[in-house]
Amino acid sequence: MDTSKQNTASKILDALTSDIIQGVFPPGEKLQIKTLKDRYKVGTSPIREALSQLIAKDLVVSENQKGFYVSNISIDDLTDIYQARSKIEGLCLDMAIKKGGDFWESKIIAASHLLAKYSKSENIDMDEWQNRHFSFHEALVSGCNSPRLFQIRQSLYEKSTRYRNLWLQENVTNYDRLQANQNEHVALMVLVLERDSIPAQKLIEAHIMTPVEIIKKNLNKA
Amino acid sequence: MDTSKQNTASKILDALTSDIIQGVFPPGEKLQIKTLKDRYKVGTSPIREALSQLIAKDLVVSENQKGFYVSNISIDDLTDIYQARSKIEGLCLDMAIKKGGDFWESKIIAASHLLAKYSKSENIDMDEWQNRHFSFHEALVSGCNSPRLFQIRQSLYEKSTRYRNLWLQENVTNYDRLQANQNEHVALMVLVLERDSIPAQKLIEAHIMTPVEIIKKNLNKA
DNA sequence: TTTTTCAATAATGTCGACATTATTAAATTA
DNA sequence: TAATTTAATAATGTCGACATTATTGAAAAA
Repeated sequence: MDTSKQNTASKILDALTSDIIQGVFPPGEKLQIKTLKDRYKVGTSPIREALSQLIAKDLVVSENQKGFYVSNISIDDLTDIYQARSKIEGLCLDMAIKKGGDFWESKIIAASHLLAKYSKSENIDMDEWQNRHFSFHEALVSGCNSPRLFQIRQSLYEKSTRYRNLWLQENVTNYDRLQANQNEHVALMVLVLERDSIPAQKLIEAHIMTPVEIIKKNLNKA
Repeated sequence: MDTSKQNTASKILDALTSDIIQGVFPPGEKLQIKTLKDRYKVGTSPIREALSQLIAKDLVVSENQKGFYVSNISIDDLTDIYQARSKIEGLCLDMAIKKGGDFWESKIIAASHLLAKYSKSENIDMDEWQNRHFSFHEALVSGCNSPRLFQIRQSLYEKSTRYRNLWLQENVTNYDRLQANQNEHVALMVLVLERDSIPAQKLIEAHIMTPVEIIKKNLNKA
């Protein structure tokens, strides 16, 4: 992202979003204006503007005269977000299968290749794997052609990030888990390219729900 | 809404949202900070905070150092929003049918009665009709039990408001249109109470898409 | 000791001033 | 005349001060 054209508030929004998602500010933590001003070396206005947008994105909550807090996470919220994500992803995939063309197909094949290769490699870097994983799933639904649904998908993906981080580590370090995961990706691609809409939709929904149990376990540990 | 506990920014957010939706500030209009300050008699910060949230809600767009504008409307956007709405509503309804209990059923029957009675009355007040219409549809999906999907539904409904206003007038003044509309509501209720999920989903999706053609026509006039 | 009151402290929320950037219009040049 | 540069004007974006409200902790009362 080229930040040079952004105003201060936008930069703060990006930084704060990242800091919340990465756990610098954990769920429930108070976000004191003064602390944030010191941390990011800016005045009041950009901080408050960024917080306003984070409220709209559900990453932050606020009460009048009582300040701002990082949104809490919970098993209920985890389940709800993932369920919504899985349904939306199913919708997008169904539309993509109905509308996608040659270019869409080729994107899927390319992305799948990149993910498959990396998943077989020796030392897997989590960030790189996540990038390729993300790109593959994005390719699948990229034919969907509905900006709004795509935006909803994107927004739910962001909201799920704090939970997903509790799963990623385990997924890329556990060999069996990764292989099972990878097998689903291949099966998914085959169904999609065959335009076999309903089974593809069923599979993507299940695929997205898979991490939920693992995350629940890790949530309870903490 | 009790506004006494709200801070200025929240009040401005409500006021601005309403003014945009009601067409006080039409699509594409520049929202000058000074104008808004004068109109609402407040300082810079609350205005900018409200605008920040409106950006996140897609009702306002902005470019750095060039100011804020009311989001444009277009036929493409109209189609996309209504398509997304119809799919999401279908999802919510499907979940409601699977999860809803006795209380949910009774809410539907009650809301349906209120809508049916009013739709037969002589002089129909548009706002009152809209209230009952809204409540009926809300009752249908109220069993869905997914806060996130509900929120997405709500947000899409808000985004569609500027378009919907181009349909409402015609729908409540044209007798045949209103009766056809009302017949769909009854059919919908029957399917839902019989837990006939797939046809109900099909019908709600079509029902929501109905206004699109009318709105397109009215959009072209303007 | 526990509860309540009230002052001191600290945080939020709002404002208007100011610096920065874009826009407009006039003046200069081709 | 048309295009370009430059000065003016006007708007945005940022900051720190100040007013308002909540929180804390000490003192007084039960």
